[in-house]
Amino acid sequence: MAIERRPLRDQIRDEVLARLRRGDFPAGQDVNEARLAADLGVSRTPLREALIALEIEGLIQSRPGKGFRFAPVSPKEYRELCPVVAALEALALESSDPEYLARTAPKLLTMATEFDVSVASQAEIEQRDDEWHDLLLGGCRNERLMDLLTTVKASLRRYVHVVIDDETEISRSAGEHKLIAERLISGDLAGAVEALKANWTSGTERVLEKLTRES
Amino acid sequence: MAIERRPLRDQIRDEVLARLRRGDFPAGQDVNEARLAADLGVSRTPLREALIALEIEGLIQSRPGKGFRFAPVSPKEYRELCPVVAALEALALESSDPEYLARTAPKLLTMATEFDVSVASQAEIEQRDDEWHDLLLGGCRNERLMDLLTTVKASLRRYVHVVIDDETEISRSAGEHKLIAERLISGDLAGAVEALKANWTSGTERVLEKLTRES
DNA sequence: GTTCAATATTTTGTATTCAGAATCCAAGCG
DNA sequence: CGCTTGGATTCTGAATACAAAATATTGAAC
Repeated sequence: MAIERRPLRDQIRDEVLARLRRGDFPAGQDVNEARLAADLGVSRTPLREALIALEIEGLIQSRPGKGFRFAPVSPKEYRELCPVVAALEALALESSDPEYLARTAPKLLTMATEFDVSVASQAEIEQRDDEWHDLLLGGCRNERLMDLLTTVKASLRRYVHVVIDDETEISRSAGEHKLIAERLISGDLAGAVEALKANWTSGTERVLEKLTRES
Repeated sequence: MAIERRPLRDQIRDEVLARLRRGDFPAGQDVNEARLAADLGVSRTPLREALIALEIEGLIQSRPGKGFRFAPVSPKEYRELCPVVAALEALALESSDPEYLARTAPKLLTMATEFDVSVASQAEIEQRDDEWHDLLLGGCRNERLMDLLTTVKASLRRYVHVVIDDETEISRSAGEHKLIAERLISGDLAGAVEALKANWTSGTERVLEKLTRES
């Protein structure tokens, strides 16, 4: 058995990320270090280390003297993040192993089609979409790029609840996924990259509209 | 007088970054927390916080039980970082305020020309190149994107000493800068973006050759 | 002189402590 | 009734303490 030893700060970071994804921490809420540390069963030291890591990744903010808080969401941030993710995913797709893409494209098409018909819970939809993109970019060997993508997408994820449960958005997204897969199957990498960019761009404005309407 | 209060961890981070840029810490070297903390006149706690921030940014690594070390350089990392910076700078340029670009392009051209003729020290060349790119992208209002660029470029900076003091590399770079500026002056944004990407791509392989030859 | 084991020293990872800043609360005053 | 002010309380930011792991050192056996 391979015994793994991970620093507490890393485990705490993962746990906070998981809770964040579950929506346990409302955006903008203050972090009470003592309480959260007690809740996690650790001392404040490794918790603060984890929070600092998350701050660099953009999920948490800190103001001098006032401690940490979960980063508030804003239309501005959403508008900034989308093109970044689009550019990074486009680059990842461009630099993917062609052989991997050829092998994987049919699967991607199948998933996109299934995605279209299945009506699922919010969490499930979110997970499906993530899986699809992960599979799409699984052939990219640029580790730094993939790490960057992971962290930037973590920031974006806080906005997806707005998109989801909108019937038309979902089927639009599924259609775009199909288009990407089809172009990959036909060997049109440049076209697939364009479609992927469009996938990230197309929803942006409509989501932004919703975001501002809600607040 | 506006009194500013910054957490120690931020000040420490800046200081370590500055020393890193000065080449005080050889790549791959272990960090002795106690010694460095004493050297900086702080305790280990905020130093570790700064190191963790730098770890997330990719400049420092940590292995469980063995502490931190300054990230080693590798051809692999360089090959990974270049296209990322290229894509991000391209996006930043694309999404810049057009009016800013029109206003700034002549200055960019002047700087590129001066850059060509002036023979300067390594530090000076490095600074000039940074200033040029900063000015080029000064019209981008996407804060998240610019922050990302700053951190990714910090990782890349550890490789520039390889490029520099090569006469032909410098004049090639200056020529590319001129091309970008000229296209901006003529209003050809798409062309400028292409040239900017090329600027990041063109040197990559030659630098990599040097990198591997050196080691 | 090498190799190995036993022990001493250093260093890390985490917990605890502490000073000072921020927040809260209630009494006093307009 | 609202506004201010003084003090109690909570919380953050940083220093210190401590246990366990890693590393260095010694010394004995071959």
